Amino acid sequence: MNLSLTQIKTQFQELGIKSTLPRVVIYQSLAKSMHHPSAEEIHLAIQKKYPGVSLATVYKTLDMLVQKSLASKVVTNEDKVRYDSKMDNHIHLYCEKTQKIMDYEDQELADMLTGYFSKKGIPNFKINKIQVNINGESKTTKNK
Amino acid sequence: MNLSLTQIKTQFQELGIKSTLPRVVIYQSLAKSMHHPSAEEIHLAIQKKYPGVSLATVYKTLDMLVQKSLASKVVTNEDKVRYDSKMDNHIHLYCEKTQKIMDYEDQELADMLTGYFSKKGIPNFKINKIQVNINGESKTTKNK
DNA sequence: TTCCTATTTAAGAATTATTATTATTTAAAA
DNA sequence: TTTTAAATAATAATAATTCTTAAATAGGAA
Repeated sequence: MNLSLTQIKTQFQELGIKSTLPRVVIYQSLAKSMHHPSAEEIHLAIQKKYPGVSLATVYKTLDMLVQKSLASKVVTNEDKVRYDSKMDNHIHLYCEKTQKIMDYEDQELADMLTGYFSKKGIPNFKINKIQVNINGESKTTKNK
Repeated sequence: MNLSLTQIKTQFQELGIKSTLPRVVIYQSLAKSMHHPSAEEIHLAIQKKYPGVSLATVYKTLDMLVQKSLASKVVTNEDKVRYDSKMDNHIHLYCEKTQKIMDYEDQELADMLTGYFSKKGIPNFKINKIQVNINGESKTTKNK
């Protein structure tokens, strides 16, 4: 999603987040990215336009965004953490060949799972979030 | 699952895995553990009875077990990888309070998901494994 | 606007998880 | 047993992330 710096500043103010340039730029970069970037990748991406933003700041800002529910961590088999600014419920498809993570919207599945667990529940467990991850292989001939 | 050293040796032989004491002990420890240990935790657990097994060997052995489909990686929000020797299809419950990971068997759900995707599929994607992770809170009064 | 103060940042050191290197040891086949 | 390829211990190296600290800055108060 493409967000303007002004849009982000407003959003931060509403949530009581102090609005600094590094933060705004980091969030903008994450929101624009479609491929669930790591801290390192975001750091690289913003270098061009905003050099001098340190990697440590990227990490701290991403943590802050997760705290404020503006982003979430995406865990993978790799040894680094990736981030997602899409906060609605969606599936992650992990391509075992390219290591790419794709989002997959499926409202029917989401409803099915919610319905299933609201009816049945899990003994002694309060469900907060159901995350479905599918491992497999992307069959697209062209990898955009 | 409690496995004797002899049982494991036999299992290794059937799979063409060279049977060394470090390997057997590491796999035994993983199989016995109910809480999806990290490499570090396994290393610690076997120290008592088998000191001198190096951490690097634990890592290499766990990798090997994953290759041979005797174990799988469990990814979490933490910054380290954890392992699971339970290879049937099951759900992971992540307790946000205790950080514990619990297994949850639900054949009905597994069948439902398999049925759903075999009927509908995902465009341009070959499904290998469906993993459901549920975040929430364990409500057990006593944490065994 | 200007000043104040708590928060944020940059820089780089430190820590932690994991992998690589290499000399030595060992399982198991001959 | 002897042989040999594979596995191990020890430790150095690397990669991701966090910590430390002094300097910079946002946003409220005057």
